[in-house]
Amino acid sequence: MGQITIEEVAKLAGVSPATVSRALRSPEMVRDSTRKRVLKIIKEKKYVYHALAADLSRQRSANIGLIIPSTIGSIFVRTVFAILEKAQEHGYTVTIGNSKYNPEIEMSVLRTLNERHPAGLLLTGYCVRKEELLEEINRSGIPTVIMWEKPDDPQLSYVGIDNYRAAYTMTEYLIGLKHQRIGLILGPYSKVDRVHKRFEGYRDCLSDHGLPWDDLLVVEKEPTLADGMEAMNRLMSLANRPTAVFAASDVMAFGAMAAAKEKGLKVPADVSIAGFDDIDFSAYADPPLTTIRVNGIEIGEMALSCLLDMIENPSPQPRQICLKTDLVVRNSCRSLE
Amino acid sequence: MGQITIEEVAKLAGVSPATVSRALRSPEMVRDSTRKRVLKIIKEKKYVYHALAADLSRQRSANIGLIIPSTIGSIFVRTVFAILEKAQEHGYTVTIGNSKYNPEIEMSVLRTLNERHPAGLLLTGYCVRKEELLEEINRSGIPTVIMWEKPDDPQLSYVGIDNYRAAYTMTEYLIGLKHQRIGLILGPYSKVDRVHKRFEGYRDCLSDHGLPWDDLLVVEKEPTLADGMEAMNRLMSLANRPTAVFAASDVMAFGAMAAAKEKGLKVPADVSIAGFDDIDFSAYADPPLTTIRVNGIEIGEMALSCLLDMIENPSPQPRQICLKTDLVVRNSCRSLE
DNA sequence: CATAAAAATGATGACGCTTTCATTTATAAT
DNA sequence: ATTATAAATGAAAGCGTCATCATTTTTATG
Repeated sequence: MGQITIEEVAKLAGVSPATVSRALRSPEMVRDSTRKRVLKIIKEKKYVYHALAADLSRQRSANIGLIIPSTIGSIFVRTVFAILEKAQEHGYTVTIGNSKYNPEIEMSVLRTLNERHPAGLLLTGYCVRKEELLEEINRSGIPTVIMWEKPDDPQLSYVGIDNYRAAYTMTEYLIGLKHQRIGLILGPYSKVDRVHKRFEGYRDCLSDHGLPWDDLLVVEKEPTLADGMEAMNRLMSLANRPTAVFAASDVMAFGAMAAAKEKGLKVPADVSIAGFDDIDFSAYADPPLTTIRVNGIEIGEMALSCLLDMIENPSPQPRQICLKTDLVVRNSCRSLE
Repeated sequence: MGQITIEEVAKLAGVSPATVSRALRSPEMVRDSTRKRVLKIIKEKKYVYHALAADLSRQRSANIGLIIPSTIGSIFVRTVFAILEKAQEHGYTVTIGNSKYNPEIEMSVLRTLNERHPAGLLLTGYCVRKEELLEEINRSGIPTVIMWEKPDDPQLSYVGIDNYRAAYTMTEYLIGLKHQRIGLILGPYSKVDRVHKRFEGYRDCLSDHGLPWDDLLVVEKEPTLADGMEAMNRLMSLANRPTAVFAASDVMAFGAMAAAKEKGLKVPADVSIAGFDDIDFSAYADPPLTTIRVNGIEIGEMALSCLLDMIENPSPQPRQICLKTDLVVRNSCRSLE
């Protein structure tokens, strides 16, 4: 309860507040003897530094704001935790907001974070009302990095993956296995750019290989296990059911697997299933899931160091990093030959 | 970049800074016409409120600090996200620190969070150097709630589960299925109270039922899938191998399952496996996992509302809530009869 | 030992907002 | 119209720290 301030410490140590501040922030500016005296008082009186006041005074902040679009599916967990870890190492604190894939909320969360004047901002993808969001970002002048996505705007810094290419690759792999009817299960792609790119990759790949388009093969659901099951059920009850299903997230793929099993279908004997993300369980699933590996940890780490760099070395030109994704072939897809 | 302050807004609106502040924080105190005028300027000039300055001035904060012990295993994800969500609803912002199960780090993270003078503190369990930690907490006078654990100290507020009882229940269930040799796989129980309680529940239950003690049946590893596999391999290569294995976290249980399968053992025909947590995948695993259901979301939500209550209605007596856990019987354990 | 230069410390005014208290303006009552 | 009362606004002093500039003390140099 005893909220001692720097001033009282100064009084007790027989120095000025300025000296106490220096003893704390730039020890080399203060004589050893006095510094020791000050630190002793600080310890004795259990003085607690007031970082907020300091931030206000020196017009900077040791906090960075992070916005994630969702807490379900939790694909971003690894990224979030990687950021947390690295930020902590660098003496930064992280404040998290959840936009729930909702433009309104996204704006309001961004607002709230901005009001705390963070040193930098990390956004996971970005949403439909791009212009507005970007204006807010630009106006604030706060260094910002977009993650998990390669935004169209060339002015933005980002650390992302090529969702389009990855989805294209997976689709092409399935086609290579001679599948002709390939189902697609995805999250809210009409709202989320990142997912929409995956959709486009799938669509273009089919068309490039001369396969016919069928709306019924694409099912949009929430990115949860349960919804993955539902989506799969829908696909499997089609008159002309697909021989392979590409789920644009591993979690949904597991749902699809569960649904298939429930229907008595063997994977991959009766139907092939592919995922996207390569979460921990994928390698241990039954059967092990063929998927696209996305290194969420790396995204987080890169994004953070990128951001720190921008904070410390301001420069107008954006940092842009596109991480590679890998097709990980396991045993959930079989060749039709 | 244009960091307009309240003062400039005031000038432009032809009022005093105080009025601008009121127009923002207590609109009812200001005439409609002037409020509109002020808000118009604010919008025009893209003024951004400076929450830090406000917090400093009014000696409070709309930020709460959250410490989690680990990012691996990610059992706490649901709790963290639940907190995030609810906090956001109530206009609070959340800053997260990771103690990595390390007392030194825990102290330093707590320090850092404290220096930002949060409105309240949420700790996930608490660590070995309890006294020191508690002293820091008490001294700061910041409302604090411990989560996931029922601390020994009766002065502490907490929202937890009875880890001891839950583990006891599961062990008893296995014994009820006539298992005599029951392996135990757990995380770092020597370091983490929460896990240690589970260990004690297991141990006491065995002893209460007159079963002999065997050190070799207890394997301590990191709470990861890979380590779960390793632990299982160790148990399965025992001369006198257990007929059932209780993994004190679902993630490790999945590792155990994977290891069993790799060895050609069928679950539960050849060996029974039980988990703890009931994470999303557990119900969909093959076979569906028998486990202890812990409602991580509820823990988070309760802890937060408990904390908010403490923030708004300070009172010396601690709030203590012990949530119930359920034994969820699925198909990963069989009776030996 | 005197003097110049360097190092350490102090005084003071921000930083952007809130809040109390005083003052002015609007409303109600006579 | 004149008070009395209430509502709206303004002036100014913090909140706890940092940074600039001025001042004092120490060290180095001749």
